[in-house]
Amino acid sequence: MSVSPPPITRFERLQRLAKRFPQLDSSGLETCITLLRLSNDLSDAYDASLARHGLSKGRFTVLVRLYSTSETEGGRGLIPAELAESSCVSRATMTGLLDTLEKDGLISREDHPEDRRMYTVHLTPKARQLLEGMLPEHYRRVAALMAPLSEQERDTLRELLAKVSTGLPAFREP
Amino acid sequence: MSVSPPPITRFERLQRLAKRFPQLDSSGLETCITLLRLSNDLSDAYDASLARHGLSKGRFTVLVRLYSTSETEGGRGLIPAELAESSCVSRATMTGLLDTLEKDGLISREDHPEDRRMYTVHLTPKARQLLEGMLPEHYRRVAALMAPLSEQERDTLRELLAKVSTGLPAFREP
DNA sequence: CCCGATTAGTAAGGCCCCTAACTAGTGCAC
DNA sequence: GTGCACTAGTTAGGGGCCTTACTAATCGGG
Repeated sequence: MSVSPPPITRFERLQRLAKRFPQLDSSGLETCITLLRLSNDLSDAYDASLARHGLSKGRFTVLVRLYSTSETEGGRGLIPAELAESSCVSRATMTGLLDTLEKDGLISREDHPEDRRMYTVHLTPKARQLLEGMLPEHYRRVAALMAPLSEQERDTLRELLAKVSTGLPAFREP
Repeated sequence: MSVSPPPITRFERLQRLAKRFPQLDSSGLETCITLLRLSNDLSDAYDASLARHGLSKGRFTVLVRLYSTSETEGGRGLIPAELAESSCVSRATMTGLLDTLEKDGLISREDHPEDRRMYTVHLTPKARQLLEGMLPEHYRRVAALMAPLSEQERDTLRELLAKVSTGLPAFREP
């Protein structure tokens, strides 16, 4: 068995690729990869945390949206299209989310008074209880996640993320 | 039909929720949501871009890893476990990725000379051609995505993302 | 030696979300 | 008023990745 050569890091492989592909912007790619990896890790951690309460990101987002709306606008009830938009999922996906939330007794669908194509979605007391039980812990987790950043750093981070967002259309181009 | 009340923004709902849940750190949550949303958008855009070449993030990551390794370390071939780790997917998922990549003629599996439990994975000429055809455009896209950020801002962004990463263990805690 | 612990890869089944195609209700132009 | 474009929601089917439970090969201590 021969002695192993020194391990080659991801960064070194990237540098060598950059020699072959002049279009490669190494600091940009490095930043992009960092962002995608953290996204993935954070997303997984988020899912795992919600899964303890039988929720997914989509299900949770819907419930919190309904909860915060009912708190601030007196249970006016939302329609699936509004929920889909504010949860960033397709309307078809929202149908599925609402189906399972209803089956689990967390939401109810009620006829829309004015337009028979739609209905309004409402939290059940069971859902309210679930949220009030879990949100304190959830918010504590998020606070712990962000604890390493000062207020100023958070502002900067949001700013920089917003700048990356402005690059998205160019990324998507033809 | 009554006049609609002024629309309530996500930020306002957040503020009111914060009154009810003292654990809620609004700048932290706001930052976290911003991050999760951008993650989602970027991830979708990335997937859409790769899909034009018949690839997913996982498939692409595997191919690029193999490509850059063969460039720098003379086609030594990688084992599935290494690929799973460097692609951040489970070994089971890697089996699936390799199955379809092999079916599409992009990789080959070859017996491992020393350990019959494993095999080594190699790019086919077809895969090499695919990558060399698509990478220039791909790298151009990534460069365009990151163009709005100066070198210094990229450094700062990576730093701040790294800080968020350090908060992940605390997020996951019991 | 050889038998248990470990490690590699795989199979089965599930969840989440997607797109595309469909159904039903609305409302406006004529 | 009727027809047609539009809108809301649903259905069907698919892709990606996961976890859990498995099989096969290797290694190492008695």
